[in-house]
Amino acid sequence: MSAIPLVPRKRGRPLKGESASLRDDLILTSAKLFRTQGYERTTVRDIAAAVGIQAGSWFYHFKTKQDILVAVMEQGMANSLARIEALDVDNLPAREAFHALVRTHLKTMVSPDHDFIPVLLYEWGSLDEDRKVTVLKLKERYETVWDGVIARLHESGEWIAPTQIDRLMTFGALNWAVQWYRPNGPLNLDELTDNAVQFLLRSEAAPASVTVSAPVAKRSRKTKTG
Amino acid sequence: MSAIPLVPRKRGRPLKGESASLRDDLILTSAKLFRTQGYERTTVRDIAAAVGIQAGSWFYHFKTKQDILVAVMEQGMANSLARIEALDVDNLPAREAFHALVRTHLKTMVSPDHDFIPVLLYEWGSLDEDRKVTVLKLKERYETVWDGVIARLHESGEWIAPTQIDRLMTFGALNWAVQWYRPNGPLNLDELTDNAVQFLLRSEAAPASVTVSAPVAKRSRKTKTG
DNA sequence: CCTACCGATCGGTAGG
DNA sequence: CCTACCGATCGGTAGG
Repeated sequence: MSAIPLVPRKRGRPLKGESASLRDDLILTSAKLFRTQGYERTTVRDIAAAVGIQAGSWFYHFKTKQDILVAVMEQGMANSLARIEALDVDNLPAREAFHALVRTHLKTMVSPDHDFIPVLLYEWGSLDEDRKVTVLKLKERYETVWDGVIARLHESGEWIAPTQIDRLMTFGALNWAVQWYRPNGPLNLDELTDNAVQFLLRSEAAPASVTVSAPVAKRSRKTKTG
Repeated sequence: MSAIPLVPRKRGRPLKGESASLRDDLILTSAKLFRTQGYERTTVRDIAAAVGIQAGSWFYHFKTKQDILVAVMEQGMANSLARIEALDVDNLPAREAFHALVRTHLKTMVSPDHDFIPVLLYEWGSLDEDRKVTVLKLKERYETVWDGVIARLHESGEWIAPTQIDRLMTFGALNWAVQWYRPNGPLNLDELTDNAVQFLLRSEAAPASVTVSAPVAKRSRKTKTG
């Protein structure tokens, strides 16, 4: 109401440990809101409120709503890329390399607090055309890593005749997990990974600790056409 | 301006052959707009204009914007279900049955003028919770058909140890095609189907007419992390 | 199915 | 980072 602007912002959601910059906080919060509500349904006021500032103040940090959407996507993609490049996949046997890629990919997608990539995947259409370029470059580097490992799997005979379409299908299978996987459900990340790898590679070796198996239940929990 | 309501509506986009009811036209047009622009970015005015009526008149046919969204999803799911049940999958050998399912699934998703399922898949979050129920019931019937065929593939030894997760991954791989497949691109529907089936079943038999192969190109055309 | 219109919301700005 | 506020848009309604 009255003007007492010197009070430091009190956010509803304090960051654990080092409190990041407000800017980082805004990006993180936006990612979460964009994921759960969608970009269009999330208002600048929502973000501001969630972070504990006034709506008008928001525009001090970002010029437009699109700016924070790119920020989310870029940061998400940059982090994923960094994580996957850190695997140093070239020094692993093809199959282990693939397993590591799948695990990392699923992890960045599916963990709570990792809202960036889901936003990237499902709000891509909300991003203005000219802003897509930067993100696309990062994506290409990301895909290159996968292509390399798949090529090696092909050489070792573990992936018969991979086509361009195979990688697309692979990503599809994995990305879909966003729709149905629940972090606190019956499957943990490692089990999910084992299942995915087995599905994608159709190896003889059955995944280690899968209790969920059974020859296809009549129905699983409610999910989207999946 | 003045009240001359007897003039039949002149739409910008005439339907070919039998002109369907305005209501059907509205649903069809909404589906297309929802797919290309997203639900939230599509205004009631957009739909009205595309169909050649006034914004206010729109509400004569549908009470709320949500009403037309469910209509799109229900009709899409009902049609898909009908198509897939028409395959009479029980009277086909497991593998052929699976092939038919995949083809039909891809077709309803990927053909131009089949915007319903993409809307269902990618605007699910925009649908009010209480409206989801009807659509979910249709989905379950749809999934049951798949489960049956997968179970038979398991029996015939063509699908090793299918888990609940396998069907989810399968749908993921197929549904992702919405993101990258272009009807007028290098792959036609049959080639796409062959590729998908081979990917999903990892058979010895290579798909018939795949020119796109080659041991994983360094990059395909620009797509989303896929 | 049209006209006229409203109430609310929303992205964004000015000025401090 | 706040206050105050605007211009536009949007879903929806009234009344015919």
